[in-house]
Amino acid sequence: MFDMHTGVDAAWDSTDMSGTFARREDAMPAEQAPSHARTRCATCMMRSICMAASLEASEVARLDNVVQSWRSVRQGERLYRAGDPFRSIYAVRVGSFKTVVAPARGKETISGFFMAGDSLGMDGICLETHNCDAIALEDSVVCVIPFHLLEALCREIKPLQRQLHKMLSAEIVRESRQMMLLGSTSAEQRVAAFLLSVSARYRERGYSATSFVLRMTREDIGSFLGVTLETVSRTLSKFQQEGLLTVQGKSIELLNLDALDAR
Amino acid sequence: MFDMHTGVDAAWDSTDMSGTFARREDAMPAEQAPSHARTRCATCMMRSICMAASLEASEVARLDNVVQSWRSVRQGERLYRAGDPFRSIYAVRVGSFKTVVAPARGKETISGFFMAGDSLGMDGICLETHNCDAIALEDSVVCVIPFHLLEALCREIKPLQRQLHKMLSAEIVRESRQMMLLGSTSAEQRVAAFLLSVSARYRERGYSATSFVLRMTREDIGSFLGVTLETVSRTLSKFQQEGLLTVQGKSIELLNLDALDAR
DNA sequence: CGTTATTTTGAGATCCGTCAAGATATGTGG
DNA sequence: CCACATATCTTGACGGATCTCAAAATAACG
Repeated sequence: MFDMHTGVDAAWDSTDMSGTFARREDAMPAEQAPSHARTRCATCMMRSICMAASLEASEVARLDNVVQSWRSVRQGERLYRAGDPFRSIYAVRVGSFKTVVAPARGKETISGFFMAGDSLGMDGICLETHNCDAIALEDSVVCVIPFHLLEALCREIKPLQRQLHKMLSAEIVRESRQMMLLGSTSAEQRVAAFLLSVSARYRERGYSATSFVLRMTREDIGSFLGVTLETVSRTLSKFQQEGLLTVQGKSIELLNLDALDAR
Repeated sequence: MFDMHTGVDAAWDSTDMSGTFARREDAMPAEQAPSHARTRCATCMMRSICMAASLEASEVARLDNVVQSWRSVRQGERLYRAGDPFRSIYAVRVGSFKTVVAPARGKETISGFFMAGDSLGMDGICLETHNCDAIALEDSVVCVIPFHLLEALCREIKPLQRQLHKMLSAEIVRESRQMMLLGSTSAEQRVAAFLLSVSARYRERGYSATSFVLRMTREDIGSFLGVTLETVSRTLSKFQQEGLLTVQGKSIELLNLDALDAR
């Protein structure tokens, strides 16, 4: 059965970092670095769905100069917290995250899940302060993209500007879909939609769309979907009884995507 | 009691359009136009919460060249529809709108309400196609902002670029809040939060925060909040019985903001 | 291997949706 | 300006989907 760690390791090995997480400029001066080390975005497997999408090689190289560091975040640790000053956005290179919003009153809520290739932190731009916690669901690595540098480059490279705007807009559309899900569907429909969404995102990344491991708990899923963890569990059991899928703890095998979609 | 039309007319009268809705460049050549007509953003009452926020006078003037037309939309008419090609974003100058998302299956949902000073259509950037309908809740006027021109100007004016990014990010945060509301609060809390949100937006615009007219139906509110129109109605009645507010059809008077917030 | 976190499943309670009817508001044409 | 038609809103009664509480089973982890 597919394990997300496989994908993680593959992505990792595609780089030239050889197991070193933190990347320091002084350890790799431009003069000495081999050319493929100067085009790290160019060798990244997530290139096609990341910031570098639709850029030409020379432009990717300039973007590389902006992405000056990586950061590794261990499972359960926070990439940033609500209230932290906003300085950078982050592209998930390896692993996955959840974002948690804690309102003044009321219980905290999962506002999103992010896997390799997704971008995090764009909520911080408007108030120059992050407004949620980003927590690693497994040991992860992100590209750190200082926002003022990215903005400067966007003023020079039109396709990059367009790409940033599309990413921001895509986040708006994604959340608007989630709002609709939360506002007008049954628990069964929410769980089905969630599984299909995860499935589609694995497919986009070249992994199996029918067989995967969920990195988050039932409680996380419930919080994200606006139902209780018991309802998530019961719904998965029901889907299994109906032959729509096989569930074994966090391992999921989807047996009938169309039937799930029909919910 | 406060009537939104009062505000509408005030905003309208602050312009030099003298009742002419459609604005045509040929009717007002730069040479003949008085200087205050060349700085239409500069005289707009919504300037401080719109695209022009934090710009200097000379920059506002350049933005004005991008905002080449207005468009009037009668109550119930659509500013754009889901599937329309995306070309412009819109700033509400007069009136108000709702946006409606119609999923492949399932019933359509109100995804947002927009009043004077708010911007619409940013959801269209990512797929270059609008993904919802924008419907006028009353006779309204919007500034049409061709997006490719705005992008070009953002590459030249750093504060404008920053402002656009903040607006996009603010939309993300707004929707993320709405997701939390839909996912983890009771019907009462949703209605209370909705009223407080409307109240705050009127206050921002210089109107009464405690006395206003809702431009949308109970059904619209219910759809936006993920509850039925009956639940909205019952909740308003209950709040009235408890002395938190007075409700007379669409006219609302909030009597105890703190108690509403405590829900 | 023991401890803790997570998941499953059940039973009862409740919030809210559904259906229905009447009341009020809005708009239209004479 | 009135009368009618239509849209919107209010209120009630009932049922059901989902929550809450509880306990046992399974998995994760040091």
